[in-house]
Amino acid sequence: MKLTKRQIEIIDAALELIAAGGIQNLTVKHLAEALGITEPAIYRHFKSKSEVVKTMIAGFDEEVAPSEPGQHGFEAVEAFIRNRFRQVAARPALARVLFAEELFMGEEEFSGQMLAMMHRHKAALERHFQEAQSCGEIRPEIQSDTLFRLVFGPVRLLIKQWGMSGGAFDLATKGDELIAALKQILRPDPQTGRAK
Amino acid sequence: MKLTKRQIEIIDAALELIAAGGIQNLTVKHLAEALGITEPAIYRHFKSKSEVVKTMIAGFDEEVAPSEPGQHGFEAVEAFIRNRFRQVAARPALARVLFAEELFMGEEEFSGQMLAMMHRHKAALERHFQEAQSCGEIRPEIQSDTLFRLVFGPVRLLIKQWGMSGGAFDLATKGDELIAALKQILRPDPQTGRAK
Amino acid sequence: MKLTKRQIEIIDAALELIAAGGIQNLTVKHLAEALGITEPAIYRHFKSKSEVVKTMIAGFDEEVAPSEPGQHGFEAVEAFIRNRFRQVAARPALARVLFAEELFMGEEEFSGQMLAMMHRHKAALERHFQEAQSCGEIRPEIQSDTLFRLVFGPVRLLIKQWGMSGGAFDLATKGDELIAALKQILRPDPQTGRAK
Amino acid sequence: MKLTKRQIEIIDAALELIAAGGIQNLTVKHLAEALGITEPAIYRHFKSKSEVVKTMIAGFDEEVAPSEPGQHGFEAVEAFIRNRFRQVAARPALARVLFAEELFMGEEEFSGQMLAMMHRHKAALERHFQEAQSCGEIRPEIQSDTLFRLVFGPVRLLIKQWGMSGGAFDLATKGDELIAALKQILRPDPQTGRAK
DNA sequence: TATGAATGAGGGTTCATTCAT
DNA sequence: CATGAATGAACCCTCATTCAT
Repeated sequence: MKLTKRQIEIIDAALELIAAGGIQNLTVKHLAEALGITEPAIYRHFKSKSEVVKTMIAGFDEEVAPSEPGQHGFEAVEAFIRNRFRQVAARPALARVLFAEELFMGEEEFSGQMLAMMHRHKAALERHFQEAQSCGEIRPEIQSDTLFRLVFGPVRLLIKQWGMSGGAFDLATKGDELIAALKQILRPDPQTGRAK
Repeated sequence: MKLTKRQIEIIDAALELIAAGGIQNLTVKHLAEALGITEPAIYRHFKSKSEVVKTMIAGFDEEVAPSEPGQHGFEAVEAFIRNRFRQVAARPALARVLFAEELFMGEEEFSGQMLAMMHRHKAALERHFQEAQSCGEIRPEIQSDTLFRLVFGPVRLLIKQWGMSGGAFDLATKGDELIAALKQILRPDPQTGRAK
Repeated sequence: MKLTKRQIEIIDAALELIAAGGIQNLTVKHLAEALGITEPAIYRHFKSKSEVVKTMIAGFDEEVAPSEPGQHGFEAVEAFIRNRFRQVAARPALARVLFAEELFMGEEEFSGQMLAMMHRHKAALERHFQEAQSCGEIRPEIQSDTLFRLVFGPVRLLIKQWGMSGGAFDLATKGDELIAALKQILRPDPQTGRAK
Repeated sequence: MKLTKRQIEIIDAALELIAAGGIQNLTVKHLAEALGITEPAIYRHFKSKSEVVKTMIAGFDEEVAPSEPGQHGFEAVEAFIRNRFRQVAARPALARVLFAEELFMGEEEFSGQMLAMMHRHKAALERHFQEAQSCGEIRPEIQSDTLFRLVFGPVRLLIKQWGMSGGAFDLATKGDELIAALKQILRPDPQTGRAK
């Protein structure tokens, strides 16, 4: 989906508006004001406000390939997580929207899109979790879905906290800390992993 | 804060409406329709729509004492988590609202209330985490805030998934599973692990 | 028209409310609040809000006999004016309502009542003006209606200014001053009055 | 303050509505109906209903320069008064609103604006009164504020009566009569009057 | 004599969207 | 590609009033 310059400006402004005041704050009027144009002008670039939101949500994915070729196991998971950190660090407003599925509960279409995104990532990553469990990087006794929650629950929460605090702490540092902790606690117990 | 029967009915309906369609869906009209009364009637019971939301948010706390007396360490944390599971299981709509701070971003007052709640719990629980670390229940090398994320990130995500899936799986089962996993992975490495 | 104690309280409160914020401010709710009772309670004492206003307007007259027996000419006019000064000084809120026919423009009934009051006074007083002109107290060449305006225009304006200023000056003093000035300027010119 | 054609239409309609039924009658709905458009359309031209009223009040001043250059003493006062007569004769609705400060008592902002207007005129005119007193046109013994009331009390009352009567008499004629009477009664007593 | 709960009508205002220019 | 003017629907809220208690 190729977007015009103006379209990109619009969805950028839309993200910023939502980040600042929730979807309630995303109105065509605010959008137009943010861009310094009039409201009808928006409709030159998007058929409707819904289209703006849908395009915006679709863009959330674009920069994070859920699995880059050549990476496997926890390394691939870690790459994905770091990608997310980089993505939101580069665009702080994202931190307040990216994992806020609730924001889009109003319209079936949006929430479906968000859910689909989450499921897609989950599926892609669970493959890597299995690899990691097979090759002894991660404790094998943890169930797939629980494992996903154990890893991405904290990642989501960290990003959310960073967003809500207005970037009050250094995301990279705390992100490294989190990844290190995850790596450590998920590693199989030494003796049980071998002696057994 | 003592609430009348009608007031309780109203905030119950409000929660249900938000759970069903986001705050966009919480309108005085819908509220009135849900109760089978007219819009102005709402104002006999709450000064404004804002007051309804604020009262509702305040109620999120009421049923979960963040630290029951006599409990310490991980036991206390576990109790709190199980309380949350019970709370949302008893009122599924809560699962879609309880951790959705973004829903209330629109109004400073609400988001402040939500944030304050989160901070209050965090503070109360970090004490128990420290106890747990001191007495060898939890690996001592993990930093306080990271530890909080490692535990409550997954809890939040589980509840959110349960809510968004419309209760498609058994929360109690998956909750037990999660708590067991947490307990295990956070436990310090046995001595032999260190001796290598 | 005999009024109960409660009824008097109500029309007193009504006057005060109008004086404070115009008729827009006279609502059944405010009325009830001012009296420390609930809204429906008002309806025990008056059939409707209109009835309250009508009764209030009717009361404007009560204390000022437009012509006391035994008084004639300018003396009678002066007595009437002084009565008005006394009346509003005793009840400052009156000053902001008494001559504000416009306040009641909304309902034919009210404005009619106000107009009737004004006409009644005008008729009664014009008799005294004629007496005063006949007996040489007032220049005879001024037309009846103009004379009325020359005298009561300033009186109204003084009372209005006093009311709007929140009683910032002494009404009695300025009232005396005005009456003295009126008496003087309306007196026939000495030489023309005699020499001719 | 430059107004668009539509804005002028709106404040014209607003004046007419108030004149017909008090501020109670000035609703956005009535305004829209008067212009044959829908309510939201009003908001393209004024930010709020308040803005309409404020603009309208501001316009009361525009056509009456409280002191035209080159005029002095009573001549200047007379010019101002005749200007007022002309103004309301050209726009009868004005007669019911112009001096009805009470109409706007509801909102501090409006009543402040009206009061400021009155004070401005008063200040400008008192200078001319002093000139008139200095050069022997007006009795010098009358105090400044009383003099203002003696002149503008009748002027206001005349205009109000004309407005309330629906233009039942000829304002110009009665206005001339009033001005003539004022000129005469305010003229100092001839010398012979003092020699007595 | 008063209240608590409710109502129909209407208040001002904002929404996404359209259309002629 | 953009605007000015407008609209129908919906927003939150207040009004005077009623009625069962």
